Amino acid sequence: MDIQIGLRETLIAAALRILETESEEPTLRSVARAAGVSAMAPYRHFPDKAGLMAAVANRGFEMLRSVLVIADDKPDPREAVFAQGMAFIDFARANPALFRLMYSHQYGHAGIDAVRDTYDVLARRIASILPMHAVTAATLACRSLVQGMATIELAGRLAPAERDDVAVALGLFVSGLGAGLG
Amino acid sequence: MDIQIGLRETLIAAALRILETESEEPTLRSVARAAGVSAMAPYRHFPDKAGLMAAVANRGFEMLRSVLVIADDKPDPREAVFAQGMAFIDFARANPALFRLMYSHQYGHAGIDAVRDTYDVLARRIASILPMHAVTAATLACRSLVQGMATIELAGRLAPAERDDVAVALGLFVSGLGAGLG
DNA sequence: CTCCAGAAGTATACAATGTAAACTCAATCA
DNA sequence: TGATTGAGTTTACATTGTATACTTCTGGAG
Repeated sequence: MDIQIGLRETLIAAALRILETESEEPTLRSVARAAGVSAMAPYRHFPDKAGLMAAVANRGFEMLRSVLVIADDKPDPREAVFAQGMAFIDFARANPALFRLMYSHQYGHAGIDAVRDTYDVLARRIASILPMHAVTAATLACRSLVQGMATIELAGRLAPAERDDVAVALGLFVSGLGAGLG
Repeated sequence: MDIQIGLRETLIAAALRILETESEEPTLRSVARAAGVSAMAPYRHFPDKAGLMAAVANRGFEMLRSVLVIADDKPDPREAVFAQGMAFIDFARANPALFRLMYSHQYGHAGIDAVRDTYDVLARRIASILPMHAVTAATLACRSLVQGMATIELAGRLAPAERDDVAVALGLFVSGLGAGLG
């Protein structure tokens, strides 16, 4: 008796595997093919293609969160924030297609739970540096900064010279954290 | 004798008009239909759909640049940087579909000229605040910050409470500009 | 055991999309 | 005049997401 995992999980895994190698969003049919089922089989487990993709994106946020948690393991808070930022960008570089899927507006209204968990790791760290009233804004700023650098780089809009500035820019931001309060 | 504008321009204008109303990327056929020509006519002026979309994105960057130039018209440099940042985000909010198109990775390797011009407006301002060696990184950081906030908001990943923090976060960043140097 | 209801998957069909190939037709120029 | 060429059309095709209708298997209720 084999270990049986449902088709639902198989489909998500197949989609993730395709996202690793292809740079475009997979077609529903290609995912079904990779899972060894017919083109209509996924509809037994997801309402439509967007439903499957939202589940995949959710999985992506869980992966991202675990990466951030590991990066966060530093004694110095600013160092931890910096490490989280770099880990975020490295994740985007390593999984460009998945990363784009995660922030595609088409799937924005599903799987919000995983997103919040993901950014809590950062918010908690920033709360240990800044006064309470500045935490949400600073967290948003940090999140946006790395998100923006990742988006710009993945869109091919970064000159080669600027590519090295990513870490510098993040360092600049982290150093400046808390400077503009009063 | 009427003023004759070529089909090329008509197609770009039609695509821009569709992008204003629809939230999805227009189909090539819908653009052709809006321009009153057959589905194959665009191929006389663009190598493929990506070619047309790249031209449209380029137009978007020109529009964005002119918005930034206007916002930049302030005596205080930091105020000007802040205004540019808000203008950037407002542009994304007002033209979500066009904005997404501009940063779609599929068209990343066309129209790089307009992109550079766009960010020169910001780089010049930052050069008036920071020492030379920090300008490129700080410009990248600022650009990324607003890009990230726009992307996150357009992806529907911003809680309503956080939406008001966008301006706060940008202000925080601008105030902190230059704090981490030494 | 029988039977059958529902779950899970398949086969087929269809409309929309990007694009290749072949055609039309007017303007240009030897 | 007559060939050429640029601009557009028509037709055709593979690929996609998905609706509809079919099959097949399984786990109880009688």
